[in-house]
Amino acid sequence: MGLGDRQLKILQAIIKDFITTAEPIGSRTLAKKYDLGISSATIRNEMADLEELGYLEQPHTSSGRIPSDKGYRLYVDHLMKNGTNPQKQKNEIKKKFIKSVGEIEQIIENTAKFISETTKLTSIVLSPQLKQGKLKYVKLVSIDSNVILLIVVSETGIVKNTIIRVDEDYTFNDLEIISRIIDFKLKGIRICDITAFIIENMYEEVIKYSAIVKKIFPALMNALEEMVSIELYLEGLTNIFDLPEYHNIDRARNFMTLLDQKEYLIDLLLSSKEELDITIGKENKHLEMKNCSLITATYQYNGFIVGKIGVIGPTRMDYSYTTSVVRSITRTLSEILNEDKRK
Amino acid sequence: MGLGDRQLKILQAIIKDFITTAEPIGSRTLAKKYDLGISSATIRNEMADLEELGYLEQPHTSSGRIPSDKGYRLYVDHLMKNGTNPQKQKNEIKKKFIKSVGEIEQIIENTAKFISETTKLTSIVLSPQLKQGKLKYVKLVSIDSNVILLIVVSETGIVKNTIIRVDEDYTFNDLEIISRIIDFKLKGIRICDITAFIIENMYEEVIKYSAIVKKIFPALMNALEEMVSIELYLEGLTNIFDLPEYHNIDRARNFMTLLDQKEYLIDLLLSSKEELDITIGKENKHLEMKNCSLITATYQYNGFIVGKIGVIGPTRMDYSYTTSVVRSITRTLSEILNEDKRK
DNA sequence: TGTTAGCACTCTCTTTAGTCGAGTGCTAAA
DNA sequence: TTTAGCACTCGACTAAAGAGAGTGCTAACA
Repeated sequence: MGLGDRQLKILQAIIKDFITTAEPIGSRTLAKKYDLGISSATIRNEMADLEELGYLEQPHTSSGRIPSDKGYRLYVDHLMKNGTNPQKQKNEIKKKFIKSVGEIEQIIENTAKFISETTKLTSIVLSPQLKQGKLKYVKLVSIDSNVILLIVVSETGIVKNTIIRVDEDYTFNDLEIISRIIDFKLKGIRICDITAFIIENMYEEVIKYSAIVKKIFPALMNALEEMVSIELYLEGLTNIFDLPEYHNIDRARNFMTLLDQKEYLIDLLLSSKEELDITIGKENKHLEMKNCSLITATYQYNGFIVGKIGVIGPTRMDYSYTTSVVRSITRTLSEILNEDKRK
Repeated sequence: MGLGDRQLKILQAIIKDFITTAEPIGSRTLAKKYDLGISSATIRNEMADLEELGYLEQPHTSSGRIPSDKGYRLYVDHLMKNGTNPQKQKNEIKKKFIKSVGEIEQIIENTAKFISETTKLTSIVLSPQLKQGKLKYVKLVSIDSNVILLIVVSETGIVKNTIIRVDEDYTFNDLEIISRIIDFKLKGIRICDITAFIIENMYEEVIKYSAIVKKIFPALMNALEEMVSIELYLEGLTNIFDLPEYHNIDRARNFMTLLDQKEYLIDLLLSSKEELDITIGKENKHLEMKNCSLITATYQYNGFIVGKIGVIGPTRMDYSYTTSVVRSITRTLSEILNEDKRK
């Protein structure tokens, strides 16, 4: 490497300028705008060097320079000062959350909204992955003679219930016994470890009480499956219209169409295991993401790693500010979720 | 009125053409394309008359004509043949639905997806309004010494539950008694009729058993409130990018921003009580909707009127096809929801 | 009298050419 | 090593010209 001090300063100035203007910048304007103490000609020479080294790009001969992905990478890894995130904002974040009483879903949705509002970008939040969580409680409740309610509760406090309609006769006592057996057998097992095998095993044991288990077991499987399924909250999609890079219809369309694919987004967020990860432009695998950057972070729920937060924006995004927001939000979110637990 | 037969034919041809091409059409092309048996000059004269009567518009002198809102209205009310909706499609619809086992939310979401896919427009589906529904069942279940689960079930089979964390001591017996009293008092009452008054009344009666009711009652209120809240499913937003009228960024942005406002959409759909309602262009109250048309329909759940379906597209949409799709979907949806009940 | 052919005219859209301006690379002087 | 100067480049903008689709009006025709 060995970029000179002056080159770094120039690179930084270019990035800073491009982040706000989205326009290529030339040596003369750079010299005028930023007090670098050197003439435009010198800057010109340095710029040529920086381009040769791959930190800058030139959209066409005789236009200004813009930062390359490599340039952003250098900036993010070494040049960027960690954005100051005043206490003020943190309090505001909390307040915002506190509004949503109880429900985790609400908290997560609000988190996504808050991120997209403060960063003016598109945010994605993945609900906690409960695969690792243990089952806490299973219960069957008779609603009336042909409706049974199945309740499944995870250790982390997620509740799933299913209405089961049955034609078969059953007694309250049968139901209670079945309920207890299932609860006893599954309690404390990690949800991802509850295989069809375990359930089938139980089936044998329980079928003698009543034929309704034929309806109950599929419902149970279903409830467990839903329990570990990941919910995705996407907010601030329309924010991209404010960015000059999306004034082109096709770009906007591609972006939106891409973000419409839930599975893709889940995959995208889960592929990084880091606590905070920045993927810049072409570092992204997917073609449509080549001119986007993605910041992902991991939040904790109940001690073990679980949820994901992501922000998608143009490579030209304000990395310093955005990462500081993301970092602060994950911290606050983890705090709130664990507080909630302790209560 | 008194539009001649020939004028109606011309109007119909223009509308038909404009629906597919989105381009103003002139007398010559109209004469060539559609075998009307009259010359372009005659068409020209008739077009001038139709314009004077307000059924056509001319974007600029010396361009072709396009239908006006009034023209569409005439078309929708009198000219449009009810689109044939082959049995084939109906079966396909059903199949699509049947995939989603059980959960009403799933069925509704799939409905929205299906509509937007078949019409290539943006669809909105409102979940059933449960205000009119009666409460069927309330139960408190002890999960562990400081966690209680509150379950509320409506007659229509919607379940809401809330985890309540308590520090106060309580016995299983207390909990059971409280649970029974609440259930007894509220069972059979329409959810919208359960006022704070009723609940407070009950509070007095129940507080003697344990202090935990202080936590239970707010949770109950909350659960009831959530129960009657309307969910909204929006699908096919990105479809508008395929429409030439939204190749203009600002239009696309306005459209998306408008549809981002849940409250507005709910209001929009609920403001029509008809079984099937078509609102064309300027008939819409909201400025941003002046160049859109909206088709809304009502579906039934459990006998009484409850849910809403909507399709939003440009005034140039294929009314015949779209209404037939919407009509058929509402019918199928009502059927499925009631079948589900009977099971 | 309604219908049609013909024609001059209108207006948008596209293409072409010309100009402007921001920027570059290179050379030579400080 | 830095800087001033200069010729050159290339996209963006503007103006003019031409094409194409359409109109309204007039006059002829069945």
